[in-house]
Amino acid sequence: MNKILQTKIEEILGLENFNFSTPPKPEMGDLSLSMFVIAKEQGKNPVEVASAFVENFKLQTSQTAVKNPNNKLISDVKAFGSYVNLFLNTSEVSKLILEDVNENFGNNNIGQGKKVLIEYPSQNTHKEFHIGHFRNVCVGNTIVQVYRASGYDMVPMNYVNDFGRHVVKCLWGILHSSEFGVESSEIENAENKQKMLGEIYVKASNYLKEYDKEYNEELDDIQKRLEGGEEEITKLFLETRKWSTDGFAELMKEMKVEHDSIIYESEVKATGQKLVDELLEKKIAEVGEGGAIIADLSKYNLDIALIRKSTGGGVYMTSDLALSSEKFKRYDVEESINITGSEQDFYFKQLFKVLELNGFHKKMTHIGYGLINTPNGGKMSSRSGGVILYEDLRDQIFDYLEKETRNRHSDSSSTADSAVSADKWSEEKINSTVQILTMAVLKFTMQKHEADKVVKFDFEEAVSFEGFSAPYILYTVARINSLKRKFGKENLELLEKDFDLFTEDEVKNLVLKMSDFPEVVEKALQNYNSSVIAKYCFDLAKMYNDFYNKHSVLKAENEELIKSRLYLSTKVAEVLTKALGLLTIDIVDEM
RNA sequence: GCGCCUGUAGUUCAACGGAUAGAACAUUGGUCUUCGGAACCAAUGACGUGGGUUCGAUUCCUGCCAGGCGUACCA
Repeated sequence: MNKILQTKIEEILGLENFNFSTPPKPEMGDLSLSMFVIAKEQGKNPVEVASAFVENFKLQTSQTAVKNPNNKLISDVKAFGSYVNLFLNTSEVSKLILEDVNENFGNNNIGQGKKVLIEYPSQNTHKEFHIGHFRNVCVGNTIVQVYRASGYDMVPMNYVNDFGRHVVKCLWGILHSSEFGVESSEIENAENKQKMLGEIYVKASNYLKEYDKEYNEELDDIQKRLEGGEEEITKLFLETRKWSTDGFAELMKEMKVEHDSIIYESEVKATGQKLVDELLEKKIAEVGEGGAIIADLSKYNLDIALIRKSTGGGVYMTSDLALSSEKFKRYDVEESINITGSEQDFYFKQLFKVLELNGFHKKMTHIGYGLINTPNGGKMSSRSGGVILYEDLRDQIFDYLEKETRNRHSDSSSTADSAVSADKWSEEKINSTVQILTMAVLKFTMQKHEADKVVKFDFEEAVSFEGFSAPYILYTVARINSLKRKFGKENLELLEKDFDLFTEDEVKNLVLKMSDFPEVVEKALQNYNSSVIAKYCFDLAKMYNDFYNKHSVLKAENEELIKSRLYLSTKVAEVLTKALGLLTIDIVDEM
């Protein structure tokens, strides 16, 4: 709930830090106070406490009504069982909330003066970018925005893994591509080389799985030559790595990820190896089965962590050990947040434990988001294929939206009865609008569920735009913009409003919903959960549509009412725009 | 086997230990001489299972059943 509203009500009721909630049905009131805690403290029956509360309030207000003009805000107080429900005056509550809606609405200063690094999506080169990675980006993007809205200084960073068996397999795949049906000319001429690499990786992995042992030596050989810096293979590595990183850079821009920096695994690998030696000396690590270096964490119930291969090669933890301290050294932050799939939860517990044993006590947070399961099979794995590529999904949604948009904004006579289709759009306008809509659909789809939940991905549902979806919300904003255009832009700044004209329940619902926004932001912040914002946008849009459907804005009875309703509408659009912005979703003026 | 997570409507998801368990999709039936129908309204329909803690449990603890992920040389 909005702090201004809460303060005001507490002032009237003579309460402090009370927890307000919303009654289950509108006819039961606008806000409710539960009496369970008070009743327990006083050792009384909560139902009796509630009715006593109401009686006492009514007695007081009748005596002080003249002196206390604030009482206009609360029009009635009723007891419902163990609850005391407040009925608010629509005009008063509208004035209170709407005048508080500005560009800073919803912001807080929880993170004032704090600098936090956030690492995401940390994808691998030489692999494809699938919708799991995209979910990672969505989670990260929103955390950055929500943290910034809360006053934090954020440093988004990307850690790109350009080293390891996946690279070796991919390079092997390029050298042997004809064996599994990819001609080298196809690779050279590929329009999207980053995507092509991903395809080769998947095909090579599958092929290698069948002939596992046959090629193991060859893979080891490639790895050795690569680590030894042999010219030919290094050239291939550098060239293909650039394909990946160039492609990723474009994707990041499109998804609105703005990394302050990128650290490559190859940069921190050597330092990581030194740290392993240090851990050995300190007896935190030891030589395990087959000569690998391990840390025995079984007394912390964390099993055994592998920190270096028996071949002397590094594993993920080898480099992560170095990366962890590197983050704090380079950016002078007080916390580091890392976003990965939740299948790595256990690994990060191990990593943090090893760091702690080594005397590293910086605050590190790992956020695991749930896997995306495809409807026909289980986990998506980049190695086994069966993944939904981000680019494929994006292109399909784009095509669908483009068709839809052309349909609405062509000059064809078949749609001439629609008021909007008379307006023929340029190719450029169609393209830019569809571009924004596509990203909106993608990002909203990824964020309508809680981040840590495993989600079943349904392609049909992702491409359907009814109900709980981005187009529904963007459409609401577009309609409000349309009202503004029709009214005439020059008048908008000086919009007069008369809060006394706000009497309808639909207005009150809207305004009270708007007042929830700051709380929603805080909730998203606390739980790293963007779905509460997505849901909030939908609820607010739905309430506006309800209002819009019942009460005409531009055809209202008189000029004052038109202006007041238009003012209300613009405020709704402002809050929606701001909330969508936290999800890094842009709005469109028309669609 | 052990660790972590998850079982809510036909489906996909919600619900600080509190009121009549909410949405969306699907299905069925309505609204409209449309301030943009990518809209609005309504009906149908659910807490995996057995205990326990509590004034009160979908929520906390626990047994069982079912699923997912992880469990030293993949990341």
